[in-house]
Amino acid sequence: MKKVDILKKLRSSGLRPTKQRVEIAKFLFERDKTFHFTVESLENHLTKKSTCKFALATIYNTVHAFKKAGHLSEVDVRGKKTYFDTNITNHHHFYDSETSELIDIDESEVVIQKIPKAPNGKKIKNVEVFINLKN
Amino acid sequence: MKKVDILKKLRSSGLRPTKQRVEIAKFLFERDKTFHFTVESLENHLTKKSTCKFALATIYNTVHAFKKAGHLSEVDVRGKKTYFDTNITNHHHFYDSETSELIDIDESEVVIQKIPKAPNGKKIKNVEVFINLKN
DNA sequence: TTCTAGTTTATAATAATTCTAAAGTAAAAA
DNA sequence: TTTTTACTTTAGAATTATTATAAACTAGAA
Repeated sequence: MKKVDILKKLRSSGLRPTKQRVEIAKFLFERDKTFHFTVESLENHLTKKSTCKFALATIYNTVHAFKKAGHLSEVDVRGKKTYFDTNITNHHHFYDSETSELIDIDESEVVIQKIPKAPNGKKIKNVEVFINLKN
Repeated sequence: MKKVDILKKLRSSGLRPTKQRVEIAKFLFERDKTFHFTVESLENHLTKKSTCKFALATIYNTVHAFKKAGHLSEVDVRGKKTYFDTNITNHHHFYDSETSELIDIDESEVVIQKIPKAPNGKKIKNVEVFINLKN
């Protein structure tokens, strides 16, 4: 298991280390593979694993603070729920709309040869490639 | 102005040509440039331009029928509202998160040199490139 | 015409998310 | 260590986009 400084993650997100926040941070960041989740799925995992209670609002607040601090990213998927990703490097995604499953694609796996210029007065922030899957 | 067979669009979507549906179809399809919209923005435009009333549910139903029939596409943008696009060809998008504005990119403007294989038992349906903009 | 199946509409229901205000807690100050 | 203060958690209410419902309406077939 990857060793992570949980307190540092919390402090750098402007969060005091409370019981709930430490558990959320451990669950999200003490893992080797990247993790895709919605607030709902995260809540399910937390209530199974943990002894303490989590109000939904607490999970929302904590996840957003992590995102704001750059410890989580949000994935562009259409649909009602918001998807988060513990992989904060530039990368791409497979998306299986039948199972709503997201799979990371490392940046090096995709090479783009040609891309249009940004429109008037704008710059390119980043390029995301979405590969939609079917059976 | 592009000449479009509105009745054909409606019939092929399984919709009878009512007053409301004809107005919606004309507004969406009798134009030269592609149009990006949410149900809310479409409603605003319709109520300004038209004399007759539109219940939100009617707009939702009509837009979804057009989408199902392939006359509209839905754009993958995160956010609460669903974005639709009158451009139904395979294409890509600039997205300006500051203004929530979408701009079409023709498929020929993007060339991808390398792409990973689809995971086990899945096939690639399509590839969408999203170019996020900043100032 | 008359009839029937499909439509519109206002309103209620749902679902994800955000807000609120009271009770609880971490950490600084005394 | 106690007190104090500012931040947190929580349950539940509010909000927002969307979908469902059911009664009144209408296009088009008979």
